[in-house]
Amino acid sequence: MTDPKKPKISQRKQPQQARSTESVAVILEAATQVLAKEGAHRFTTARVAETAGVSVGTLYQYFPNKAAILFRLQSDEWRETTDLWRSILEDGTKLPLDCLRTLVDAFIRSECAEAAMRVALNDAAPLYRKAPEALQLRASAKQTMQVFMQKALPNESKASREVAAELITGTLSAVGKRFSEVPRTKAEIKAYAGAMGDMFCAYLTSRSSGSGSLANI
Amino acid sequence: MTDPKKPKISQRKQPQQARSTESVAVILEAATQVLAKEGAHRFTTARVAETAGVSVGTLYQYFPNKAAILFRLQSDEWRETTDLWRSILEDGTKLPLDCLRTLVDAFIRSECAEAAMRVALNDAAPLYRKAPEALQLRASAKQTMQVFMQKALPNESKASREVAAELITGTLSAVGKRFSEVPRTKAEIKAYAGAMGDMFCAYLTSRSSGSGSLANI
DNA sequence: CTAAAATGCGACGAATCCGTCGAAATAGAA
DNA sequence: TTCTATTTCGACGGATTCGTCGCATTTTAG
Repeated sequence: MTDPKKPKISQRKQPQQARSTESVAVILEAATQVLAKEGAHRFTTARVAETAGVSVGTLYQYFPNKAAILFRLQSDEWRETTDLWRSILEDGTKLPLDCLRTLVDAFIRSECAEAAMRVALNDAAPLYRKAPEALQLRASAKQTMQVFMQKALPNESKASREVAAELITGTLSAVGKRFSEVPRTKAEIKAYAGAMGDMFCAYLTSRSSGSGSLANI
Repeated sequence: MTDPKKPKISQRKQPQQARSTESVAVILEAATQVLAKEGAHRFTTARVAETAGVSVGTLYQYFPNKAAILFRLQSDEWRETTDLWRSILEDGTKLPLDCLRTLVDAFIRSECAEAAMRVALNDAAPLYRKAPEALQLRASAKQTMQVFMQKALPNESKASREVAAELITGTLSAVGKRFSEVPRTKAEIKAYAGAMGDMFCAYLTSRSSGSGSLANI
């Protein structure tokens, strides 16, 4: 699970012809399927190759090791998520706090969709957690949240905004994962996302009105 | 990682004599060490037995499989955590929200202590996640939080309190794990815990004053 | 002291899994 | 067509891990 060896995460060879490009696509598609249906525990290069209708050798032509495939999946996922966040938070027609509520709802919902795959991907996280490329992606999401904070908390110091951004970013993704670990009904999702939105809004509101952070009750 | 087989989590045999009791203790102690120093990835029955100064056979005398050891560790951990929560939240000398702040701080702090072991334990979660005994323990923590909610949100309906309890419980543990994944300084811990306390308090305050949950801004 | 019960031991079978390598097959260029 | 670069193939070596089983050793009971 935790992999102390050199994480060669980058791709090994760039496809040149059409068929090899196709192979990579097929492999990635198969990878998500295996991950969703078999779980991280049974995620095997052999199994991926097999369900992709490709030999192991071919697979290793384009990915240096198992972790690289998983990281690629996670990477794509993160990119999607970041785009989602950005598109919602940069909507100028809504009030900032409404943006945030929308974001929470959309995010929780998307985490629950494909829950199996995401949970498995998360279970496999130890395999690529220490890869330097991983940190960069996280930073991107936090960055998006920080520019949003300039709208939501215009009166606060930059440092203060950073804490708030990290708190919300971290809460969102951590809780999203945990929440989706268990099958949820539509109603549960709505209730939970609503409550979380309330919590974030209450927090930001309290900060922008009451100046100090030590106001009890 | 995800283990689809029968999870025999219960203990195999009860120690009868003193030396076997000692063996179990030694094994568990070794288990935490291996987990902390080697990570979930290298957590092996053989390694545990070796660092415990005991043979594999002896180990399997008292634990049906690897997952059982891990679950035992997690179980002990959860029990401790639940006790901590209860002791803090049931303190009648403080205002409810102060209790909550204290709890957040103490919890985050304790998650960061022994971070290596806890992160590894979490990485190994897929091995025992589906065990029925696991759910029961989570329920206990939520239960504690619910009785607290009766003090903090006396005017709300029971269902509404449940959502709040789940939100805070879930946020606390999920974020705690994520936060401790990376080494943190004392200052960072304090800032983060403080912000989280603020967030919870703002949320509960907004609920107990503004009645509806749909109040924007 | 002796027999039965409890405990400890560690080599071993069985099962996976990762990633490589040399050779075969295919596509493109000349 | 023929030659070369690209792609595919899949058996195999090397390594690791889990958990068992028969037997040795220690403790307790009578």
